Amino acid sequence: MTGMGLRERKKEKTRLALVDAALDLFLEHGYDTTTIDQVAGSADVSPRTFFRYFTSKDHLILWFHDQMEETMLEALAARPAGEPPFASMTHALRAQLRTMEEATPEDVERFLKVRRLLDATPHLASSAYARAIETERRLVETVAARRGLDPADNPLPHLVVSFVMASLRVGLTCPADPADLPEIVRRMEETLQLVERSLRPGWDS
Amino acid sequence: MTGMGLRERKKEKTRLALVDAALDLFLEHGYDTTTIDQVAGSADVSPRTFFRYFTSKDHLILWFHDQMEETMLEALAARPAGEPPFASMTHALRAQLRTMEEATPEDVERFLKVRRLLDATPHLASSAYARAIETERRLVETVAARRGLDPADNPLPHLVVSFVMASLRVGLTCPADPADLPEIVRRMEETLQLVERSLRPGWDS
DNA sequence: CACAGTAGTGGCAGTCACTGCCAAATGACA
DNA sequence: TGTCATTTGGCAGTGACTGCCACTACTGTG
Repeated sequence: MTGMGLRERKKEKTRLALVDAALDLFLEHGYDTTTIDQVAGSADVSPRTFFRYFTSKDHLILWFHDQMEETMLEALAARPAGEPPFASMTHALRAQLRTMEEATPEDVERFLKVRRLLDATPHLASSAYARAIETERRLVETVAARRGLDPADNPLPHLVVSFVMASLRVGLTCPADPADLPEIVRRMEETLQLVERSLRPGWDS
Repeated sequence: MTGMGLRERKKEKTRLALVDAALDLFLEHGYDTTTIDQVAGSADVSPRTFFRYFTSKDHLILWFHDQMEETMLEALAARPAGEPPFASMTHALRAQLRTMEEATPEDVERFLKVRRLLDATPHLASSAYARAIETERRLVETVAARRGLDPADNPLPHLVVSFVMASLRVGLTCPADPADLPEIVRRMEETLQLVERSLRPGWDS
């Protein structure tokens, strides 16, 4: 937060104010019945400004997915070129798990609020999943490119990504009422290990 | 179509008129720039009536997913109780593949139009994926119930469904420019077999 | 410290998806 | 044919989202 100019610090502050205001309002009064005007009002900006920070009401909730996508794509790119694709993907997911473990208390709280909100709002959960699939699509592109494969003709990169991301998806919804974030991360790690055990060695070649 | 009363036949006709009008308009002028008013006008009904047939603009495109979900859930329920869950799920998917092979030429044409539309409209593809995930959720419930497991605590049903549905997802997007529907079905079957080969025997127990 | 230049903000008017409500029309059935 | 249930159309309203323009506030330079 320090090191940037005043302008950028202000922007970041407004972004967080919007997110926090929205999360609290959504959780208290429901997502559908809360209007953008109320969120903007509660964060002391005009409704018009809201849409300069988030492309839609949904997008406000999906910033977590934006960050996750970035982390995993970077982690994937950093893996050695010759590594089998499934191993690279598991490393990418574990990089995300580590990022979650290292998150600030504020971000952890926001994450848990988002999770509660997704549980309470089916339409939002749909959006979140759709966003996750978009991430998978980009991961498939990257995995395929690393092996010089054409994802439009070869199902393998799709399966590699799908298998690994299944553990993330499970972990995101499966412990019905998680005590805390470490519990969620632990569940994801467990599921990932189950996936690894379930596959034949060398299946991804 | 025969055997129902005039009223129901008329309703079915209107439904198809709306779907066909919408698909053609969307493909020609783009999904976003086509309004409900235009679709309704082209199908000779009032805009208000449109929303008595479809809950949203998106839903118009997702009737295929509704039918698919029904087919797979029924097929799953019809499997013998003691069968290992992964085997049951592969049978459920293959039931859907057979249904697709037996579709009428009109429905095949609609399906291919939907596919082209999804390719051209990222936002619609997202909706379709979200809808597919909803189907997966119901499949997970069913798979878990058949084994007396609690899906909120056990990742296995999630993985079973996820692994099988991966082949469907791949087949739905993967052959970049499929000649026809049999080509798509064939690709799904191939991918499903690849999934089956990739897993250790007895992993799902 | 003043002075452009640029980026962020607010307000306004407009489009469009979607809904509730009531009145008119139309198939169903005795 | 007359009555009932269902479907339809029109209308007014809400709320998400956008383009536009003027205004304000930070930024880097002399």
